[in-house]
Order: sequence, then C-alpha cells, then structure tokens
Amino acid sequence: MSLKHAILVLLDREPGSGYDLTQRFGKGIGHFWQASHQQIYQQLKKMDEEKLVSFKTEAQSGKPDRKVYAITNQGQKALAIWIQQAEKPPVVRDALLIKVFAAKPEDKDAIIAELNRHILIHEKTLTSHQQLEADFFKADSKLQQAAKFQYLTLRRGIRYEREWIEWLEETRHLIENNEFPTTPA
Amino acid sequence: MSLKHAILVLLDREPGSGYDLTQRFGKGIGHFWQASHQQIYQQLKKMDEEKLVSFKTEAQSGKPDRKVYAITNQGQKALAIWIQQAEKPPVVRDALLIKVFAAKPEDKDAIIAELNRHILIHEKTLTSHQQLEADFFKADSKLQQAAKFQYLTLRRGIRYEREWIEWLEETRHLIENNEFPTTPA
DNA sequence: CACTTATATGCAATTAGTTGCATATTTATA
DNA sequence: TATAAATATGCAACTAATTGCATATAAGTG
Repeated sequence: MSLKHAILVLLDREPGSGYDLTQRFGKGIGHFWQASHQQIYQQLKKMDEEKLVSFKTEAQSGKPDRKVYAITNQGQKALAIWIQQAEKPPVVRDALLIKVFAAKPEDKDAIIAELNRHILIHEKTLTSHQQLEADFFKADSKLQQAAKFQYLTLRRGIRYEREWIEWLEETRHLIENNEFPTTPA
Repeated sequence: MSLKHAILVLLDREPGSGYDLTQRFGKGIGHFWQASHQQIYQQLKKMDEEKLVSFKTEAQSGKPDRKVYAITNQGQKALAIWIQQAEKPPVVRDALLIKVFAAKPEDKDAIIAELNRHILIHEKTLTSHQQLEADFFKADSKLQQAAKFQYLTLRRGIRYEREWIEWLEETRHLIENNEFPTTPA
C-alpha cells in the first residue's frame, strides 16, 4: 500500500498536519499519487498506531487544534526498506478507452465531444506542469540539484499529458473524417 | 463503475461464461481495464440480479457446468446510456514515481535496478501490442473497418508503453551519470 | 451584512478490488 | 505413469478508496 509511503515521503521532508499534507498532495507527489483528505486522516491515524508517525497537538486561538505529524525512526526505516523494493506497474483502468473501443456509429458525436473534453483537461494539466518545469530551469544549480529527482518525475508527467493530447487529437481526426490510420502508431 | 460496463461491452459482442470473459479480459479490453476472475464472477452475479445480463447453464460431461451469460435488452440500454456519459480521466497512482521522487543517493543502485525491471516489462508489452498492430495492417479493409475502434485504443496502448520506455531509459541515463536534463521534456 | 473561501478535522457507509483458498475434471507433457 | 496445465466456478476475509455528511472559525469579497 503506497498511500502510507507517499505520506512517509512527505513527512520525511517536513512535518505537517493532515490538512498540510492534503495541500501537498495537490502539488508535487499528487501528480502521480492522489489522495483525499479523508484518506489522509484515516491513514495518519493508522500510521500513528503502527508507530510510523507521531504527532503533537498545537492549540490555535479559535480554530480547531492542529495535529502536527512527524515521521518516527521506525517510519524512516520502513520508508528506506520500501524504496528498495520492487513494484509492479500499476494496473490501467481507463473508462474512456472502453468507450472508444465499444463505440458504434451512433455514438460518434458523443465520443468526439468526450475526446474534446479530455483534450482540454490534459492541456490544462500540461500547461501547469510546464510552468513548474520553467521554474526548475530558472533556479540556480544548487536548487536544481536538490530538486533533480522531483523534476525527473515531472518530466514523466509532462510527457504523459502530451502523449494523451496527441492520441486524443489524432483519434478525433480519424473519427471525424472516417479515416483509417495509414501508418503504425 | 466501469467493470460492469466493460463486461457489458464484451457480452454485447458475444455471450460467454465467466471463464470466457476472464480470458477475453486478458486480451483486447484488458489493455485498459484489468479484472481478475473473482471480480468477474462476483460482478456477473450482481448484474444478473440487476437484470443487465441473463444466463443459461450448459451441462458438460465431467467438467463443471458452464454458466453462459448474455446481455439483456436492459443491459444494452444501460450500455448505450453509459457510452454517452462523460468520464473523468482516471486517477494516477504510480508507486515507482514516488520512489524516484523520494530517492536518496544511497538508493541509486536500487532505483536503477527497478528502472531496468520496468523497461523489460514495458518492452514485453510493447512487442505484444505491435504484433497485434501488424495483424491489423495485414487484414483486409473489411476486417480493418470492423476493428477500427479497437485498433485506435491499441495505438494508445503502444504509445503509452513507448513513452514509458523512453522516460525510463532517459531517467536511468541521467541517474547513472549524475547528469541534469539540459532541455525541457 | 451576507456569502464564499480557506483552515482544520473527523465519522459512517458503501463500493471496488485484492488475496487466499477450495473444488473437480480433462488434456497435454515429461 | 505421474505431473502440470487448462477448464470452470465460487466463498470469505480483508484492504483501499469513494461518497456524503458534519462541525467550527477566520478572513476576504461584494
């Protein structure tokens, strides 16, 4: 189970509350591991029981108390072991592709509309990724060094989005014009 | 929930038993929707209760009875409606990327070994996809026409695998030689 | 002043998927 | 002739993730 390890990775860099982690999942690591706040709170609770993390309650005037979690020694050990282990590529489950696979002539318009929707979504993500990339190249070599591995995963995200857009646009073209591909992919 | 609809797509083409469907999930649709036999049997049971499918028991000499499922009219309606609906792109959850993201200098060798393992896996899948693609181009135009939409999804599969391999090889090179990317992705 | 957004945490119920096991026969292989 | 692989279906327990709800305050906006 990798939500646990994704959380350990984040806490290993910097302690934080469930709320903080939820925000951080929206950025960096969230490009390839998504989690909702419910999942994160539940997981932190379990991980506290397993002694992988510990927390201090910070009282705040008015607002609810913040539970600031930190990784424990045991958590660091577990993380180091996990990183060394082999992973299977994740299973692919993509409903859009089932739809294209199953499309009948009468579905043509709906499929094209759906391809267009997905093009917009992926273009948006691509643009946001490319902005982060620009920041990386703008940074001085010290910061680049520190962020190298993160940036390598960002490159993967950029290519993933770009590849989607290319396929979506080509497929839209072929369906719209009732054409067949003439060359291999 | 799309396992349900993936099953409906398959049964809409041809009736079959849970076992048949398990085999079929290993091919075509299985490139983008994976399901184990346990999931399929459980799902078929539910779908029978929902009247989306029906089955006839075929006695076989010696072997256990085959339950041959077929899509019902209601199932066909549900499928037609589902195809017209919008889908969100699936959430990405890829543990390998967490590992690269989190890698420390002492993890270098383990990460490179892991990248190599994944290169082999994706190369194998790519080769198998490309064989199916070759079959498509060998077929006459009538068969091509019938298989057009399936082939479009296969093209996506091919590019997905190729893109992975490119990223994995580039990343391996950059880590092995302690280099930084010099150009954007 | 009302409304929205952000901060901050959590429970309960449900759905979806995985893991491990169990059974029983036929056919192909060493 | 023993063994493995393919055929065929299923239960039970568990883990992971989603959905919907609930609470409470502060800060910013129209």
